[in-house]
Amino acid sequence: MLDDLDIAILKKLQENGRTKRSELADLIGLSLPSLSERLKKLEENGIIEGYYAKLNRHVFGYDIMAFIIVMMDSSKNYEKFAEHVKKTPEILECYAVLGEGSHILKAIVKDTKSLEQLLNKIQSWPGVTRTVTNFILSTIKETTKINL
Amino acid sequence: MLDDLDIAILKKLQENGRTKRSELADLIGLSLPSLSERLKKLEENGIIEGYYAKLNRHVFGYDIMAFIIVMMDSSKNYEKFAEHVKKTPEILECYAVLGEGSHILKAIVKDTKSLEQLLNKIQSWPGVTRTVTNFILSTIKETTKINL
DNA sequence: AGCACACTCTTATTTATTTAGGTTAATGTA
DNA sequence: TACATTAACCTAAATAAATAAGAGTGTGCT
Repeated sequence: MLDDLDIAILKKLQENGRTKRSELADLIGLSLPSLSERLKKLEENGIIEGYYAKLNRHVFGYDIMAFIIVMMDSSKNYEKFAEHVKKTPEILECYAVLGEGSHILKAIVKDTKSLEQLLNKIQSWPGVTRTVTNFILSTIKETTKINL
Repeated sequence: MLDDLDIAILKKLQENGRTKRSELADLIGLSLPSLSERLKKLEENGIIEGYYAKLNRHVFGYDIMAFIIVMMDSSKNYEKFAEHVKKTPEILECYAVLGEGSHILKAIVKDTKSLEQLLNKIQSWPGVTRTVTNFILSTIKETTKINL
């Protein structure tokens, strides 16, 4: 379904999501209309889920990042939990993980006080019995790039 | 340094990184050249770190995502470890975390065999004493959007 | 063979972006 | 106060990019 040209398009867009169609067309050696048609299909078929600007969180004061491991007492509260998570902007990611029936959250906050407030808030959500926080000291690698 | 118009630009680009300049100009009520000038500065000052297409990993067979917690025996090997991490495409993220002198990795692989191979590889890196893997069952939230 | 489909192309048109040059308002300084 | 400087912004013209329209080519199927 995806040929080498599609892969080349995707590789480029993983590196620069604002690459111009004219440049992509040059890159893969097709005319602009043909490239445009392919790109449209990649978008429509959900192969490309979206395009996002990545901002420097530190500029906005979000200097603290942490992984928060959440233990829940039962799966009955999962839906409410998910709603709470989605409404909380400090939580960037949330995954249900295997083992201990728990979840892992990635969150960013501006200061330790906000972190404390966030932890207290999570603790108050139905079914949450315990949280363990892993404070991030430094980032060695941070990408969303899939190996194509 | 950043006014309301800049924030509006950034909000929009966090949602759609390919938003046209003409649309951004309309949105904030400035002329196209003025918008362009602002955008250029946001990029040059590193406030916008880049633009990325987000791909659907499942299309490419990367159905498994896991957090791998790595224990290291000393900080002497951190640099070599970081190099290994950067060279390994399955590892999307790697953070040094507080407590236990360890690291947290986020990785995607195509199947359990690849996961096993990846874990064996990480175990072989200098200084690594132990790993604990958290297998992700489902994704509740996954964004990079900063609350502006 | 004859048809349908998928993919590509060129050309014309429309839309988007950049460049050039000028206006205004705020700030600092002789 | 008067004058330069700077940082915004604007309009209009020129350039570049994207889309639309129409046609050609090759493959597989009946």
